[in-house]
Amino acid sequence: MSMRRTTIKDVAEAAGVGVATVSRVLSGGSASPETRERVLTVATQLDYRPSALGRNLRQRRSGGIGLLVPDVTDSFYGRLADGVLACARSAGEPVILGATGDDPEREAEMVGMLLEQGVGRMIAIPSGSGEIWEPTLRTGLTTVFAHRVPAGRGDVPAVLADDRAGVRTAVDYLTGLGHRRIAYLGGPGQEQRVAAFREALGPLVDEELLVFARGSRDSAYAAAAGLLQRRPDLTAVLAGGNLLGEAAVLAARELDLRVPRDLSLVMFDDVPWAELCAPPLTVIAQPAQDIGYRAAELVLRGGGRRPRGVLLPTELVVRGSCAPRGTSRSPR
Amino acid sequence: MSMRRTTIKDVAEAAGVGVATVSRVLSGGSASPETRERVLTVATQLDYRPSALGRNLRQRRSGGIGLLVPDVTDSFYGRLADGVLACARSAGEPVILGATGDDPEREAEMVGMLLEQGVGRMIAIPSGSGEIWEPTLRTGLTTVFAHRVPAGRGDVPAVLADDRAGVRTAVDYLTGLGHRRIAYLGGPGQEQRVAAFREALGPLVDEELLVFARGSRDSAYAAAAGLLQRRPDLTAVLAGGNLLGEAAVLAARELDLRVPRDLSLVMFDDVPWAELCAPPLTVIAQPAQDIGYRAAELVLRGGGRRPRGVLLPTELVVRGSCAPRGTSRSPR
DNA sequence: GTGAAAGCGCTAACAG
DNA sequence: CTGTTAGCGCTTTCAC
Repeated sequence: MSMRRTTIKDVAEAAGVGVATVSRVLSGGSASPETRERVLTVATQLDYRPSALGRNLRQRRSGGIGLLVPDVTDSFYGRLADGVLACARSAGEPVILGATGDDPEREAEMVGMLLEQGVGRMIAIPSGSGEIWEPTLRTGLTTVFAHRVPAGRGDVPAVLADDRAGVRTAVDYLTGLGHRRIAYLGGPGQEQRVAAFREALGPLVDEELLVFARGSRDSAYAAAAGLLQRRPDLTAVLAGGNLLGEAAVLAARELDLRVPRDLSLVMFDDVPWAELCAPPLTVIAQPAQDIGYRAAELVLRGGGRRPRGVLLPTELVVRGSCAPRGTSRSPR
Repeated sequence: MSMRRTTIKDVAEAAGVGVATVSRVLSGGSASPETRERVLTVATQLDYRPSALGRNLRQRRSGGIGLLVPDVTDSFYGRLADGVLACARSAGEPVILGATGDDPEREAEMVGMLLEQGVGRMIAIPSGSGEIWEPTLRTGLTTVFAHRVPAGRGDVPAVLADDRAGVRTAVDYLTGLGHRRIAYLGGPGQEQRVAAFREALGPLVDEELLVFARGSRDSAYAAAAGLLQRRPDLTAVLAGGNLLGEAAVLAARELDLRVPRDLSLVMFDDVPWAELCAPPLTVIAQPAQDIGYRAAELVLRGGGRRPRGVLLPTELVVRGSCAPRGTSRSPR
């Protein structure tokens, strides 16, 4: 049957050297040019592939990168993951993927799994709050947060989009269009953005117009529909993610609200379908892929100083889902 | 500093038993109720987590599941991956994700990486053809294909959507609407579907109306635009995936073709935005998530017989992107 | 510059 | 039922 895999020992014997030498040569250590040559040749001939299993055990950690995202189904996280994969690939590191569903418990479970696997580095879009992460962060699991940081932990390495600027830009755009009653339709873990929203809107904020969904599509739709029904006086919505935006469009349509005539809509995250939508959606584009790539770079570089992370720019892409506030939406 | 991790030896000593006993207890082997109790208690107290590193090396394989998809950014593969993750999670197995970009070379590279990691099971959406997979399939890497099989290998374990029925249904629908010049806009590795398309269309097939893009959005758009420009006489398009569908909508719009008045469109794969599109897209829904879940089940069950795989149903979801063939589209 | 040897943490014989 | 022991494949002192 399947013949035993070629090990470092086989190579050593075939090359007439000790295993240590083979190891050294293969990991770029010192060796006489002549020996190196011979080892390399033999290794090639034998089609030797060093086993990560042995190395991992010896070094008590598996080189791989853990990646924890709320939902791989969400285009934003898909693109982010793609960025991580791209960087990991160029570093030859495997990526272990886990979906947390934005649930701190599942998140903890996945972290446990990574630890068990001996994974030494992790990129996470955190759902749990700061305290929950406290223990993990001192486990020796080098962590870089992406897209957001655990509530109440501003001092951790992270790669973020400039939400604050993004929100401000969107709000300015909307208020510039004459809107006053602007709602924020948010998802889990968007404290930062809400804060920015409050700040940008100043005295105009209406607490009742700040609504939050959990991670799912259903939840997003429910939140959107509830908001729109409850407050027929609002004229604009800022949706904090593509799922929320989708929900808003659907809910508006269901309630016979015309976008943008009756309701202006700005969505966080630019997705391909934003352009195909009727009307095309005005969005705040985020460099999802870059976020992932940069996070991977950071976590691979390891604890190399740099406690503070990276802030990536967002961009308002104006399409057709916003209009000047009109008198159109009759209060019932 | 960071204290040494708790090992099985620590537990053994603390419980006053041998390491083997601890190992047995933890993996459900035989042990006196009393001993078992004691070991479990101690293990809990010490917060012992068995290291996958040790186990993997010993068993010469890491339990994890490798998952190779063309593009994590594509909603279809995102959902498929989600299914795999769900199943893997319930089995407590880690999933190592790789993006192949539908490139046989990258695919081979990723397989190599998995092998190096000692991964014993893999789920793949293959891009390379049968011969390329030949060596891999006898490496002891238990493989289940998902969504499609390598060209020229019908005898491998796989979980597929019933493309044939899906295509037939769509074609029947379109021909029933009066369409005769129907194009197929395909992606990589869609031999099966094209065959079904030919079969369903019978004498109506026009080889010039079978066009293929590579995996990327750009490529899809180019193919779609090229097709539409080159053959203004076609009245319907079947797009073999959501990227292709998106491209078709965009290209049609660019050429001022109105869907469905000038052009009927059916897209493989139901995505949330299909409903938001103007007009809403008629699609052939595929159970992406299920495909992933079932594939994971299969690969976890291992070589447990069942060389042939699973065929999952598709469903035609009629929305608004198809109309009876009219006289509308003037031949320029 | 190179080899011998000692494990990393775990499981699977093999004895008791 | 349970303890002892021998490695899994690799890296890393430590002598030579």
